[in-house]
Amino acid sequence: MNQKKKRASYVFNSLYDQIELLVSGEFGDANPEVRRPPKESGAQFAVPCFRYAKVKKETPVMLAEKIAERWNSGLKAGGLITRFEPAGGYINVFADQRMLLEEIFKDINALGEDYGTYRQKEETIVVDYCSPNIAKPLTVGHLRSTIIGQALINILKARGYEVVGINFLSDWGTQFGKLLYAFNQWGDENLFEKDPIGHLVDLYVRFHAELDVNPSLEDEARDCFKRLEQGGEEERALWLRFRKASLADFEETVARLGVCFDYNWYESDFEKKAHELIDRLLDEGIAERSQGAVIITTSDDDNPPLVAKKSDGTTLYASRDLASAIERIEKFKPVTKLLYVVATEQNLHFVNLAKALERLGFPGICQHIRFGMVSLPSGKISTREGRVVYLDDLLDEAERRAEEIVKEKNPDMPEDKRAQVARRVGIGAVIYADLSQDRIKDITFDWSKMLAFDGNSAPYLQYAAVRCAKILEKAEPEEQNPMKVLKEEDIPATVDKMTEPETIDLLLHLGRFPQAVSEAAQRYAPHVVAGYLYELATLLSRFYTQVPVLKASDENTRLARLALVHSTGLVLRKGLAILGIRVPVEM
RNA sequence: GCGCCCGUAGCUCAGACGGACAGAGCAUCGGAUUUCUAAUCCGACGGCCGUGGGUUCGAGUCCCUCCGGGCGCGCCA
Repeated sequence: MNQKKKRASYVFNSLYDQIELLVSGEFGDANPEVRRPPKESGAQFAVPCFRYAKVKKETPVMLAEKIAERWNSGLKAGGLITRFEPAGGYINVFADQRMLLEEIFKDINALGEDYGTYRQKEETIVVDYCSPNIAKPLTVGHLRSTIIGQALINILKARGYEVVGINFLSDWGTQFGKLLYAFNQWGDENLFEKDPIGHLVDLYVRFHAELDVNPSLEDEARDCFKRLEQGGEEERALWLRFRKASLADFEETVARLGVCFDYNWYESDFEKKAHELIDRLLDEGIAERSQGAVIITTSDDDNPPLVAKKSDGTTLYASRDLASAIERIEKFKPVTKLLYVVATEQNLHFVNLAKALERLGFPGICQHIRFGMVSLPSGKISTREGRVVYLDDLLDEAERRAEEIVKEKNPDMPEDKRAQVARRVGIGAVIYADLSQDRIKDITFDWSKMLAFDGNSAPYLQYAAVRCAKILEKAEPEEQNPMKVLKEEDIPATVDKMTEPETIDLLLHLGRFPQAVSEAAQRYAPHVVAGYLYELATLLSRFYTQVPVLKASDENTRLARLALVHSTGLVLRKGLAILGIRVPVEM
């Protein structure tokens, strides 16, 4: 039933472990360096000897030669490792290619759709992502948190963690007083009914415009929020309507990205808990009074502390976030990490949050997964100043441009099918444009960059996957799932038929998928998966142009290649799914 | 002023934990289609890795200086 149990470890992982064990045994190095050698070497892994040479007072070249010779003499016949070869201070490790290829095939064959995933760990990671303010639509600014967060969730799940995704909505604070005031002044029920969020944005913009000529509106807004805080029924009813409409709007938009939150949590629900927490921390001496406010010191030097309570006695975002962190730890235990996928501009907040949690007895649990800012060519995004690109508009444009291209490339495709293809290609392009680069980089929003359809882009990967599917579709019915036809004992004969370099390179790369997943999880870096998939698609394209599948010279070769194509399609689809990108049936 | 981040080819980016000649895409130029979808493939062009020092057998990668850009800096979220 659970096929994962059948195999202990992926072949590249066990090869790596074998080498690591050998090196640590030889040099007593607890964390030995095992790396990927240059392609031309033909080796699978390499061990640099330089640092050991220094300790042993030998030249690296001599040491590598000596160790390689010793290791070679200790090799048993029939093992995965066939020889060690000294090369300028490195020891290159060669594996039995046949055996390696067979093992990769066996791994894929045994796990199918689960290939690349790992067994369940007893650890939970909580991921905070998207987390917008209510009463404003999602902009391209929220795009990054949402898709990076979702990709990380998928990656960590694949790596075996229990993962909980939380959308933490900001629905509390003085800004909502502004909105309450504005709605009472200028609100229009009909307009709100028709387009709730659009109307709220208009009111928000109008409030700030009026504020310029009438500064006393600030006080009006504060009063409105005070009444909300004190449980004023009218205010509360209106605020709940804003919130409900906002959530509906958000969920509709993120659904287009294939995102669905495990939980929607509201900041306002932590107002009371924050008060209780602060009282406790005051008792314990972790929090202290300062200039009328309550603070938690988070640094030895003069970095600002975490302000937990204002001098008027009310809580702030920081303390509500802290209370929510405690709640996450208790509700989902055993929690090993709280990840916050939030832009780098909030760095200070998370430094403080992490330090506060450390003082509360949770060192290292809070990790800010920060990413660079998105700005527009005209400057920083600002809803108030109308300098904004809404996420829905971006996705609409993505689909529109994709549809144009489908029409051009594939004019005979019926319209309903074309729309589906355009959706997947357009949205995929947007997601991939972001996830294919390191999160930390700032992005200046650019339509043509976001919506690249060739080169290193989602459509390139999708196209590769579609080609795989199409070949299989044209095969005989009994060949369509070659892995089903293929018994474990047939695998050696199948691998026998894989002789071209394009074929071997492709299969070898398939074997590295589990490592890509693992590295991406360890580094919280979706772009590692993206980079892996791009290379895979490149290898597939090369194979595709060089090696005929359906017209292979003999039946066994044909079946072997079909199995390879099937496996490649599987991994492409799986990897893209991890990034949150779907593959269309045709393109 | 203090703190955090970024700076690699004309443009957009990979090169995590120091290691074998710095790799892609786009753009430009040239080639490939009687063959499973050319949204493809092959080739060419293109780099004092911002600057100057330091550590090291070895630095795009680590430390310091400076330059350029972004962000933040007690009672906003």
